[in-house]
Amino acid sequence: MNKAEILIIDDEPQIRKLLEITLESNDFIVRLAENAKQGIQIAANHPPQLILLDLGLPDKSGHEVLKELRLWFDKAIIVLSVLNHENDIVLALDNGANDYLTKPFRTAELVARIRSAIRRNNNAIVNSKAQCGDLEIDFSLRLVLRNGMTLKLTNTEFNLLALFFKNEGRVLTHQFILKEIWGLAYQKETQYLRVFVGTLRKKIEDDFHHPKHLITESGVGYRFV
Amino acid sequence: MNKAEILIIDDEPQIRKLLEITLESNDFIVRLAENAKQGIQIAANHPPQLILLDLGLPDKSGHEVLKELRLWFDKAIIVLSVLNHENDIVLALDNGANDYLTKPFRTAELVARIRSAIRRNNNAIVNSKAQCGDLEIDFSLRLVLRNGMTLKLTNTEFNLLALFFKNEGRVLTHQFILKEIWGLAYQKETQYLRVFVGTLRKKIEDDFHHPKHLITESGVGYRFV
DNA sequence: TTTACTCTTTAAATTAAATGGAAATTTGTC
DNA sequence: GACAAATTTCCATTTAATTTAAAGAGTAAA
Repeated sequence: MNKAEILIIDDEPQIRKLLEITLESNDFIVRLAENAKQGIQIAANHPPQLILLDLGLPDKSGHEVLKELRLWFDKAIIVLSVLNHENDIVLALDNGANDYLTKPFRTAELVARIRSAIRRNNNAIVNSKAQCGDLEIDFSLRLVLRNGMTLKLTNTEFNLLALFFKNEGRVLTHQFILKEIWGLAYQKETQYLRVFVGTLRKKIEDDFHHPKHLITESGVGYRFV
Repeated sequence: MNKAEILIIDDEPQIRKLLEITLESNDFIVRLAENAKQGIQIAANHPPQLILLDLGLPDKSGHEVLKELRLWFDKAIIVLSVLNHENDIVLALDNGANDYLTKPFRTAELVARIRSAIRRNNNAIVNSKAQCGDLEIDFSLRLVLRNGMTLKLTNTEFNLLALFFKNEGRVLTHQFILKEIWGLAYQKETQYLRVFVGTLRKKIEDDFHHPKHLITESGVGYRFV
């Protein structure tokens, strides 16, 4: 099982430190941002599995940040706040927050809520396998088999193939794939995608000039079948 | 939008009444159970969109009920409890609860959390399909079948056919179609449309000299039937 | 019925865009 | 520094969109 990445957006150094230590000791990889701008930037460049968002940021209202993130970020967002006003809670939840915790929070509860949110996001995928013709994938072991033989895939190649497996039969647009794998900031870099589709085909196709799995949908994107 | 159904499992009559009134006034359909046995039975017979589960039930521990439900029930479950012990919260969340609220709770917050949980559950990919004679279209897979066989359509061809499907039986003017597919600036380029209607007919009609699906409405536009 | 006219269909040629493949360069890690 | 991976550049090829041209079908007036 590879570790889930969590982005913490909070301006208080002590809280950041506390969260960092707590989460790392619970087997998460942590990224830190101390204001809205930095947070959004990191989220866009390295999409995490979950975002912990403080409502009281120095440069922008947390509610604004939440709305902005929700335009494209579809993984879990948990809001942390000293504000215990019902209005704030309702607003945050209606703006797409998965959960809302008031500070001070109990760390074990926070970790449980994080685990719960991440589990739900990866629902049906974690610990499960999928098959498609001569290809078999094990998401949790990060393993791909072809005719029973293990394939050696790089990190990005695996992420890309996993995304295709999760969306078997569906046409995925270039933009969508780039957003999911590389982050929002990379939506224009279609060439990255072409290169990786190329290397993937060499590994998973019988005849990579005439792919059976990774089909090009010219002008739109790719389809995995 | 049809109303979501919520099952309340709680042994206190006052709480049941309060929740019933609150939720019904927020446009939910409410079912009530006063113990574990009844709750599980109702959940099995009329699977609701969401379950509100009290931990302190007379006939069985709420944690047990939660585990039992989670064996097969994959919609949202929100736990309500007077217990504010971290252990209970962590246990419930790890057993698959989507959320945990301690009594007394604030009703607006509860409703917001319910909305949030239901919204997230319904996010599952919607497969919108349509059929018309020997033609079948799957908008989300971006797939067109003719007599069960996949058709190979270019991007513009697919967009055009999708537009016709969405307006089955209606006459679409040249201007309207051009505006939808190519954009406002192309309203005069009737010839583009004629060419693409031509290529589409070759792919979807039995006899493209005598089209059954894509009918010309001379001087006006086309109609899809 | 013929003729002129408009609208439509079809094929083919041209232009434009997307894609794939090779390889060089940069980055990150040990 | 050595290696693997990721990024970037370049160019040939493929595919799709647009444009042009010509033929066909229907309609109304002479």
